[in-house]
Amino acid sequence: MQSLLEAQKKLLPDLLEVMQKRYQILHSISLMAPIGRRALAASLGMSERVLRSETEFLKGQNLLSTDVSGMRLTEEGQALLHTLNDLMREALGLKELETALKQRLNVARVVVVAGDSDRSPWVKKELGRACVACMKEQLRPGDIVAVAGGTTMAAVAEMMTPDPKLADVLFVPARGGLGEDVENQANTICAKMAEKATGRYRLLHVPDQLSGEAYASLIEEPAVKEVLELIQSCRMVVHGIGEAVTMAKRRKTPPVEMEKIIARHAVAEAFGYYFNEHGDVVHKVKTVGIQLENLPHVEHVIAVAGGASKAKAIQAYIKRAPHSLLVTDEGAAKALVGD
Amino acid sequence: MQSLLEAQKKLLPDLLEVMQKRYQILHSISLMAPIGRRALAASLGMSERVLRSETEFLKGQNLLSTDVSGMRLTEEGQALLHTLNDLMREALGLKELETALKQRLNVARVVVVAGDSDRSPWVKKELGRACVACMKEQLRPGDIVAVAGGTTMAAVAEMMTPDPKLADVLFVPARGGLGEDVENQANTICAKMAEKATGRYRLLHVPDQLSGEAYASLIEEPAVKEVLELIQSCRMVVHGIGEAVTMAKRRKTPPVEMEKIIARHAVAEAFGYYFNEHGDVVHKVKTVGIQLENLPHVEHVIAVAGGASKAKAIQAYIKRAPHSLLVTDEGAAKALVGD
DNA sequence: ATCATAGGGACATTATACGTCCCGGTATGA
DNA sequence: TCATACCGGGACGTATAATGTCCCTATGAT
Repeated sequence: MQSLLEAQKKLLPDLLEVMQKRYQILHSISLMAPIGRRALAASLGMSERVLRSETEFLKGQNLLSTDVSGMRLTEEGQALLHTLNDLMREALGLKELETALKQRLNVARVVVVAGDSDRSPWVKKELGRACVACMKEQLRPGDIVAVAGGTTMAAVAEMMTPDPKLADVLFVPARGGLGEDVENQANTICAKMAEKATGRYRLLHVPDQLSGEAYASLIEEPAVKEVLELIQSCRMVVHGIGEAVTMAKRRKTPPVEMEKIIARHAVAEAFGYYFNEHGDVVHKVKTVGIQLENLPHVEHVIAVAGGASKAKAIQAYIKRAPHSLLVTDEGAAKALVGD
Repeated sequence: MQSLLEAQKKLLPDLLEVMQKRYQILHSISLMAPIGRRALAASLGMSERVLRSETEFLKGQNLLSTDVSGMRLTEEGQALLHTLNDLMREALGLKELETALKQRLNVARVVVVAGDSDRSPWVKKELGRACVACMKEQLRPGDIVAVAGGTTMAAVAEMMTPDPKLADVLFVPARGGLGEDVENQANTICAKMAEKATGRYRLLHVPDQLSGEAYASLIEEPAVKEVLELIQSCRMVVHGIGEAVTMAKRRKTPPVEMEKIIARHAVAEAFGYYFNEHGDVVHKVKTVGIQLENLPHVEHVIAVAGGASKAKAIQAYIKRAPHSLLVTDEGAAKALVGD
């Protein structure tokens, strides 16, 4: 199979391009269905007319159907997408990117999905889908999964689906509040992910701001303490990676801390920790749950982040977590191997 | 891999066509290099302009190079062609056809080449090439090969090339004259094949029409007798298969015999024998050389025939020669497994 | 010297792809 | 209930690419 694609690349690169284009269209439709021509064309960055030609063709091939609400894949289309998944990843050079990144970042494993989250919003969904696939690959029934917050993690939760391998898996938030809006909080995402997986979940009900005494007494509360112990015994942590300043702003970080973050040249953020470009911790939000020191003792750590704009953040953070599995996208990956 | 190709064909229905076209071009160039556009276009049966577009493309891919003497493959092109050889056979389903035909016809071995001799003239060359490859596979230095006549056998002779395995091989005509034009006579083809292989040959100089006494005295001629003994001791017979009526007409068969052939529903012809659809001999041209009864005692028998129009003839004849190796083409093979 | 054959340039003629504009139908929400 | 936004699809003139046709010069064999 490998030689088939290699041979085809040499013999008919022009046709392979067309193939990739059509695959991408099917792929996008499967993620955004039902969707109309114009919206899809804008999303894929191609002219409406060429998209129309292609969708008419694909319709003729019985790969997608149209109705008044828009286009969606037929069963045949879904099946095709599935069989071509691996081939297209190779055709797009994603596998090459994965091995290149793995060496470059010195990280345990890398998964790269097509596209750039910065430019195409649906790529985040694809990141989510890939992350979910990785989770299912590594989880066993009865495991505990600690889930962090952020927009990317929200996409992961959104793409979660039930699976026999996830039977009896317990989802918990990785850490307490970090100042996020409710839709990006670990609690919310944890609950959503569990619901989508038809799994169980436990939440951490703690306020964002914690004085020293309140902290001490809160973690002794039975309801909190039990969850914290569950978190400590988790077999997997899944979290996003953000740009330090962007994250700090989104979380309405107090000016004094903000200055600290900027002064110490923080570039990356993950579950409340801020890192400079060397991967040193320059600031941390004090809260309960998983701490950076705990990570090496967790069996599976999955970091999810995409978009060329996050390349520097990924590079910085991953130095601290070499045994992670990194799920990223083409945009970030190319930026990372490029310089 | 078959499922991958099926999937690709869904997205790109004419993928295989283009692939085959370019493969054919590379293939032909490798055989005829150095060769010019016009000659190649004529040989492939495509217009000069489209061939030009394709070769310009292939040149851009660094698969072939041009100079004043014509086009030839680059090393990269050679390598690609080599990997494509097997790939194309599988992609076109030829391997499947071979196993299907082998079962269906109950014959020792089947080789199927791409295309249909009836529709594309170059396919006969391919048949020839495949046949030559089979011959080289089975012959040992010093062997004697008996060669029959016909247009297909002429193509085999045309495609013969020297080879260490053919060292000291002696080529002889399988039978005496059958009424063919000179270019299709066993003698001519035998000589040509030997020349192409830089091997030795002996011919049978006997007239087509033979009365009883002449026959008896001729086979006692030392020059003739010696060749006849060589023929009897051959280790390989290579022959074509024809449609009975077509062959009879081409050989200007006397009306009385013609009627006999038609009346007895002959459908197949091979080295002067005519068979009905059950494989029974309904007529034979009386001449010297290999007889049908000798065939089972010959170690290697190769029958070469292609084109959908010859399907019935192949099916009928092969019943009489189950231990043959059949070299045929896609057109005939599909017709044979189809009904 | 001649002739056949080589690759490549030039250009008119298609066939195809594409941009653009429009229409009627159907959800959705004010 | 009506305005609105989005849906697929028809229509048509215009780019763009593929192809047929003809010609040129260089080179090697005879």
